Amino acid sequence: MVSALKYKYRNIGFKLTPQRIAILDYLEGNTGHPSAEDIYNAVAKKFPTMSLATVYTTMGALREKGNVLELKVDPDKKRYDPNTAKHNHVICISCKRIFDIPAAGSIDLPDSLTGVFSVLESYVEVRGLCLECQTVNAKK
Amino acid sequence: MVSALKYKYRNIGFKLTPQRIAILDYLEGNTGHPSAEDIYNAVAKKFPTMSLATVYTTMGALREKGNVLELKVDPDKKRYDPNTAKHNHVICISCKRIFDIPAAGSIDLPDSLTGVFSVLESYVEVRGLCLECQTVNAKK
DNA sequence: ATTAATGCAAACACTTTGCAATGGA
DNA sequence: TCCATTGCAAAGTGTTTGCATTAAT
Repeated sequence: MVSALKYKYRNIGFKLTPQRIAILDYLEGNTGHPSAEDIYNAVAKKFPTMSLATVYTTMGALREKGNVLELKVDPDKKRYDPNTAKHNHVICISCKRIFDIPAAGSIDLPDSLTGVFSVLESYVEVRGLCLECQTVNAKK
Repeated sequence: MVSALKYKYRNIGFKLTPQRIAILDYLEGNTGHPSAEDIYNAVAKKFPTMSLATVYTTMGALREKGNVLELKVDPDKKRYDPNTAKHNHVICISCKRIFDIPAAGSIDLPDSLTGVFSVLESYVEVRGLCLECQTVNAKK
């Protein structure tokens, strides 16, 4: 991790421990939408004593600071996304991989809600089959 | 429950017990997106011995037959929707209520995925504040 | 020196499962 | 009668919390 980044985190009151730096390094540019366990497995290589609880509390702290997103795309477990820019997801229902897509335009509310419901954010999820899984399924 | 409906369920191999009929009656036209516990609480009034396990297995069976949708809108618990027609959801982040909205039109995929990813379904979720919660917040 | 993070274990919430008893078809 | 459903309790997941120890600032 570059020192400018360290500076930034210390400035927002986020204490940088070696474990946290390892987590942040793992997350940097990671587009795989890892679960807590994914993160744990990756970081535990460097820190055999690392615990899942630390991953959870660290990710919770990062989310509070607005540095990661907690995705609920996967109903079974949380997934984290270091890309906090507005974007949406495409999910392959076969291999479960999640791909990023740019944010969609505005969503039209039905008349009954227009001007009544104040929209803060909208989220689009597309489900289908990725190229690899289409190929595999075709062979069957 | 009307007998035509009973006929339909028996025909698809769904054995109708009194508990199941009570669940189906509770679900009929229900737009509140109830959780398993909501359903349990409602039906337990008639059946004091009713168990949550029965609700879960029944809902699982109904989902398999395509008679309810399992929503993952709420990251903490499953919610069920007897409205299996294509539609989307508006969620109030304050009171957590979920409102139905008609399905949106097609979603544009980025060029990199067009013709590569085969879209099966898309889902839109809008988050914001409902009228009541806007009013309450304004008073504070 | 302060104060917060670590990491273990225990607690938690939601959901699923094993199984004997029950009751639809 | 036959086989699925019930409902209890126990097990299973993923996540959170209490707390003494450790370490960052």
